[in-house]
Amino acid sequence: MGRIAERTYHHGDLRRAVIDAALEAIRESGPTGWSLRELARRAGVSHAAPAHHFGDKAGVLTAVAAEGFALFADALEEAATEGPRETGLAYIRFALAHRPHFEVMFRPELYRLDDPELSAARERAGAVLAASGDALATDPARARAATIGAWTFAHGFAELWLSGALPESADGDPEEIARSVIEVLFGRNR
Amino acid sequence: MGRIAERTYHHGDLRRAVIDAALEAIRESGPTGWSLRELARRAGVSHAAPAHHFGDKAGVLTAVAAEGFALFADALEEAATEGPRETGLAYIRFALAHRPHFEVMFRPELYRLDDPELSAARERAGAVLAASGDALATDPARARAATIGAWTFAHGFAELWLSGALPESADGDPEEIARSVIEVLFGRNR
DNA sequence: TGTACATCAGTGAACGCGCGTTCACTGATGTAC
DNA sequence: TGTACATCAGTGAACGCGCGTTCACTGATGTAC
Repeated sequence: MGRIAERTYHHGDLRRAVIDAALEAIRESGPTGWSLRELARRAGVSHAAPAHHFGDKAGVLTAVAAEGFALFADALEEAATEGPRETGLAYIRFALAHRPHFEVMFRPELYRLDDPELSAARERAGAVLAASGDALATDPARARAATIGAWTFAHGFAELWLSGALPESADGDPEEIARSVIEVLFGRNR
Repeated sequence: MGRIAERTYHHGDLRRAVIDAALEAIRESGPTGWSLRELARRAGVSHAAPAHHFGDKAGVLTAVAAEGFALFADALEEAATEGPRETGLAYIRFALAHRPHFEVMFRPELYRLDDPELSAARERAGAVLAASGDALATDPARARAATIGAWTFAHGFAELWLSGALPESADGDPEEIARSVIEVLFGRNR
């Protein structure tokens, strides 16, 4: 803790170092395109250290997803004070700014869903999204549909942008384009 | 060709057998969670056969993506005759009915984008989506935003449904729920 | 403040395994005559 | 219709490699006295 640039037998923060190595590896090769030995190499620790700490790949990915959902919930909660549209934009902004986290978070088969820290953060994020949707309609059935609509739009926009499928992702500004789509989908004065 | 249930030295349709094995493996373990040797085992051929025919995993995944985009374009083209809403529903229906294809198609880093058959089918699908969007608005800028909105909604709905993130995916009917969302997003009488 | 000791995070050598790749081969198919 | 031959899809043994896992170990840290 607070130990910087000193090499000791005990790493000090192996957990952090392995997660950071995983984020790097995910960015380069996707959420499963690496080995525990590769993370050890990147983190500069012995090849058995990541397994010692996390057990297996699912253990590492659980930590990545938990951290991702916590950051995500923070971002959504902050944006929610400015209204549902800003919440949707924050969703997209998060995905683009934290691609490796995002790529793991919505692939639950890669990690352990029963992790308590993870599911707490996940529920926190879900609650913000549900509340944002409620603000879009008065009738509860329509509100639920609006929630799903807003969530799936933001999610699909992020996924397609990240995959490069949208022609605009070559040179456009994602936030500006997302705003114009929100305008069309959710109306100017609703 | 037309040869059924006969074992000969030459397989007859190794290509088909390997692709089918890949679809099975993708369904069970995701788009990258298998080896060429595993496909050979599933297809009942020698371990070197898949590499002989496809080169490497990217070769197999290119074939899967190409087939996926062709089926996808067919489905969209057919639905497009019934209007933009049906096109959106067909998008979602395709993703749920052809999960292994869908999971590969929008991860272009897994396959070779320059495959001519693949990009032809991909462009055919893209053209249907663009035309559907044009039907949603008269002003070109709004039409483009509507196209992106419809596409990203359908895509996000499919992705979130498949990942189990939507609470409704436990017991709801995806098509019915998608219809109610389309109603809210795209209006009753537009 | 100083010494002894238990803890346990992290090490590194060794293992067996499945992988992709190579390569000499086999034998079914299609074509020439 | 029958024979000879070239082609090439698919085989299977062998290879070297990186992997996860095991396990006896090392040494930094925290606690007891």
